[in-house]
Amino acid sequence: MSDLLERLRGRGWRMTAQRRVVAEVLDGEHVHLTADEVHARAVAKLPEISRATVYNTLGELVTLGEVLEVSTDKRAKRYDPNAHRPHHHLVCARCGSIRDVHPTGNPLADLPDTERFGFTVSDVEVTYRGLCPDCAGS
Amino acid sequence: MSDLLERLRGRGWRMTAQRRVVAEVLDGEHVHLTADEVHARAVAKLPEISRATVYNTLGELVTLGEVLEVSTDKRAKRYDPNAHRPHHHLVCARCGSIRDVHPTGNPLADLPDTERFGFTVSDVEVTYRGLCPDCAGS
DNA sequence: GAGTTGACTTGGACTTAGTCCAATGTAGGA
DNA sequence: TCCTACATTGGACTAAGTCCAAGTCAACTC
Repeated sequence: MSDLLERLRGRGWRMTAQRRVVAEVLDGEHVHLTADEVHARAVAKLPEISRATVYNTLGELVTLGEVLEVSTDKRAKRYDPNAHRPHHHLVCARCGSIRDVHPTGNPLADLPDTERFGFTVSDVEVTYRGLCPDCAGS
Repeated sequence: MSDLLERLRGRGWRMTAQRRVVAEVLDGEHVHLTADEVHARAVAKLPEISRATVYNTLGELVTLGEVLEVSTDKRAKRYDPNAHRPHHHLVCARCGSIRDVHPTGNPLADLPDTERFGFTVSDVEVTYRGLCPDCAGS
């Protein structure tokens, strides 16, 4: 965690209590939280923190490349603190829970030039969908 | 187009002017419209159609598997009438435009059992991102 | 063709997720 | 310690979508 804070300080971030709290929340258990969940956990540590600040801070972290935005469905965006290891996502279609996964293969190489339509393709995102053990069981 | 209408009638759909218009809009040029764009085009053909009906109808078409929902970003969902040929998407990071693409390879096979965490994986969605020729040029 | 009825449509209120902004506060350099 | 540019606040606002009670009408029956 202090890694993250150090990197941020190094990038000229002014270190406020609010930003520290948001960084701590993300750096805790590695789950994929929505902005509102981040806010809820931040409030537990710093009751007066506002929603706007959480949104601002998350946006900045995304811009800095420290956190990834994941929008696997129409519901709220989720934030993935695991920005430094490339990975993809496995999403439960029922409950929306997310796991990071590391498939073999390179989907970027699987897109022939004829299928690129003049686009400059820079990134690929693979989302596997299915049912998590809990939802499949019930 | 009458294909689509036929299929829907065969499934017990009551055929109303509104549903016909929505089906026609989707079946026209093959682009990926947002619900509001569908509504706008539907209004051009049938001025009194309501937003709620467009949403209802789109939802039903998705449930029936006639249309795919694509949510490539946090913005509005888009609807893809090309539900009968499996394909993936290439999205412009700047303007949000979408192309259907057909990569080689099978990403489902690329997810080893050890990376499935007990999930029943049924589907995979690949989204390529980049800049379209228009946005890259400017 | 008329009657019936349950499925469909309507529009407006509501919700959820997120953005914006003017006023206020404060981290960190001088 | 002071200063100020950067950060935070909260409340209003927006966009996308859902919900619902009341009204309408497609299609079946006769």
